[in-house]
Amino acid sequence: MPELPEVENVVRSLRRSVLGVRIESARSLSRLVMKRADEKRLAGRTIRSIDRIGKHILVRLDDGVLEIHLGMTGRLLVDGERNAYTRVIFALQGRRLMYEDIRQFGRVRWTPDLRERVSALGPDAMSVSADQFERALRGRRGRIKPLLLNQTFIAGVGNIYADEALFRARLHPKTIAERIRGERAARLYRAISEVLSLAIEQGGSSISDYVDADGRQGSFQLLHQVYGREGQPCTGCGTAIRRIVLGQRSAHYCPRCQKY
DNA sequence: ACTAATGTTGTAGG
DNA sequence: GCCTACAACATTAG
Repeated sequence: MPELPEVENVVRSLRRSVLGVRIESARSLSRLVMKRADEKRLAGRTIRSIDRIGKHILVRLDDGVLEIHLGMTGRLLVDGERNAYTRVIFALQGRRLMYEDIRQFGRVRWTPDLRERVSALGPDAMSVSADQFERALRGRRGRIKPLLLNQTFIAGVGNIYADEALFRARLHPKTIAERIRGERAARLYRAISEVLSLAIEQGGSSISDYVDADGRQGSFQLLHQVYGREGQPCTGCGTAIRRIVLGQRSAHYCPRCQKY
């Protein structure tokens, strides 16, 4: 569920209610999701700020950082109810924060600082400059779609927004990355920025699991032009949207508007 | 029974 | 180093 726009909405909704609040205790119900040893590191810490890099949520504490990645089905819920999928429970002053995750691909951990895996990420997709983006495409001989999913290339774009951005830029997902230069690169850059901004404004895409920390769904799924629309008419030309597999992920595109 | 799902990582081979 | 394919992680839904 969680790509950059969804994670951004979780961060914004979290900020409204837990900034400056102390974590009285943290309890892991799944050692897959959070090591039991981190319970002790988190207890008694105060939440100083909440940020996002790519799809990672960074909760800065008075000692260290609480890093959360939602994986495929992770949710952070302020005052949520405990259920079969609750994996971590944070007792806060006067409220609680629940991390739930059906598939348990998400991770919750304490780190002493922001290095580690966050430093291995490429520039955040909402902060990268047009120049930086164009330069990053140079020398990349692979196809653009899998490259957009590579978090060391740019951080935050996932399967939905990669497909939606390529449609807006009128680029076929198999286009060789280094051949995207000049006007086409500028178009792709703008398409990524615009689709992410719009999706953030719409509260993200709620397809099966996603809700923000207040339990609210997004509405950007109603504006998807290709993702999940195989066989349905292209909003631009009416041609049936096609779905292919690229880099072991599905890719949706309009065969008429996005020429190879 | 089989397949696909908003993600990431490790391994192997070219 | 870059690129691709495949498997794995765990669970649900169609």
